[in-house]
Amino acid sequence: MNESERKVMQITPKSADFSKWYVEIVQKAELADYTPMKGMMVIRPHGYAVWENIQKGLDQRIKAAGHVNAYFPLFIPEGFLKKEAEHVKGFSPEVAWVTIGGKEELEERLAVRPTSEAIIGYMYAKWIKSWRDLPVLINQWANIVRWEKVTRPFLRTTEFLWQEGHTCHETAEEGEAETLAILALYREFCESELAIPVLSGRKSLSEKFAGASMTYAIEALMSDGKALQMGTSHNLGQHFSKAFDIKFEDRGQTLQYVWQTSWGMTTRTIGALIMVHGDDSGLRFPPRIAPVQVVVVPISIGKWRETVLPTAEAVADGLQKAGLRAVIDAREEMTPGWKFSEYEMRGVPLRVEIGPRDVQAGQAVLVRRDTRAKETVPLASLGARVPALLDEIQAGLLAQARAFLEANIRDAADYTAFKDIIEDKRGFVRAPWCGDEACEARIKAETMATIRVIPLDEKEAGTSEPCVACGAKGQVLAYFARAY
RNA sequence: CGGGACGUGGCGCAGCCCGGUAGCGCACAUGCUUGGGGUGCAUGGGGUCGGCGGUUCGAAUCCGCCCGUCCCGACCA
Repeated sequence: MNESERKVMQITPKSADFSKWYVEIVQKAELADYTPMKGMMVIRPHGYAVWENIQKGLDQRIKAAGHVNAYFPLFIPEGFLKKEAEHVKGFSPEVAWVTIGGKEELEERLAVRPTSEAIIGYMYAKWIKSWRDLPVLINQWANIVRWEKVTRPFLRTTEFLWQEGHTCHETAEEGEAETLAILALYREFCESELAIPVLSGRKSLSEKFAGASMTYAIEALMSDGKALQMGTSHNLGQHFSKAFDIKFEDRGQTLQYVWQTSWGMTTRTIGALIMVHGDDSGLRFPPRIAPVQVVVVPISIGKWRETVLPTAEAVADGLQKAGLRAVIDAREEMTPGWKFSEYEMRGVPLRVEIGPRDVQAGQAVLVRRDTRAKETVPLASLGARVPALLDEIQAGLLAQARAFLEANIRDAADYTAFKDIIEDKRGFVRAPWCGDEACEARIKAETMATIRVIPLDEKEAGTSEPCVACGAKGQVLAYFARAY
């Protein structure tokens, strides 16, 4: 029996129907489930455990960069939201409103936060008086509500979870440095923890956050060839400090508006983990964020409870004591084969099989989720081999995703080539752009591709080649793609 | 919000065209059996057929409205 025949079919193959594959994996792996309310999902324990690991990794990095956590209210008075004109215009189509409290109609309706710049800006104005109060480096873990018309589990839901950082600085340069430092932090997090390589850069003005001077983003490529924004970092300039009157007395005793940034990553990254690493057998989680890193499956044959189970339990116990997230599945009622499929669906990176033959020989069989490669290891070596193998899996997933990303970045010399690539191959297209918004809009209308990022490095981004769409003198090389 | 498809035990579906009071597979429960890639057999529980209204002696089936889900587009993390 070869590898492909051995695979148990539980879900629609990726190649047959990617969207169907995605929603089936979400449900079969018990990451999330639908509720009776449109667009609102339950993040089930297995999915939430992934989020907790993402939180842990991000929170640690954000704090190491000098930030502290706080919590601001869920509701924002309408007047606050209206203070920054572009901001309210950008978000008004998707804000949910509270108009009644108990039985009383409210004098001023309250927005359920679509993001917290407004309420935080109001508070910052109270707290900041002097250059000695700066910088303010606050992060918040919160839920957000945006009344979306089209929803998909994790990728776009009415309510989602995220972290949002909100900082204030003395100078424009410090604000820009903070924005870029967070962008780099996000990139490092995605690559080292999620094993997802990303392109980073700035957004075009039409794609920037409502109320920002400049938006930077990291973009990943899903295995169906569509791009997904993994995180954004905004340089807010003085837009909000002017709207909310966040002033400080500078070192020269002059009153100045602070320079602000905001930045966020969301539960959407769980969707990326599914779409970047998943295969036809289910999830493939990178060990660093996998809720369960190792599953020990005793092979139940004959008197296995006496002959096999004690060894299997000792192995699981040893792995746990070594600090690994290891479980044993000693359920009587399931066959080993059933369990193999189950843990593959759930993305467990490494399986340890222990049967009577193994106990006799003092060994165990290790099976990688990413490659399905098997190896036999002496029990005495497990303590060293298992962590090493998890590192290999983590690196292997990243390498595989990076190879896919790089193979799907293509240059387009002219518009015909551009359209062909977007239509037939998808992925990212790197092409010269004149910088004109009308040109960008035309490309979007005709190809459904948008500018995902413009590289930061001037050498990489700068070009004098003609714009791929209009033929005018190009200003930058931009990465285009169809996106989620 | 526009175009399309679909809502029948937990899941996947048949039944609808041609009205007569609901069936199959998986899952679930119990027992035996089996166990190195979703064992096999037996028995059993579970459904106001998405909702509301209409036609009819009688509606899962015909008609109308509403709701939801998925896909393809316009807006977004």
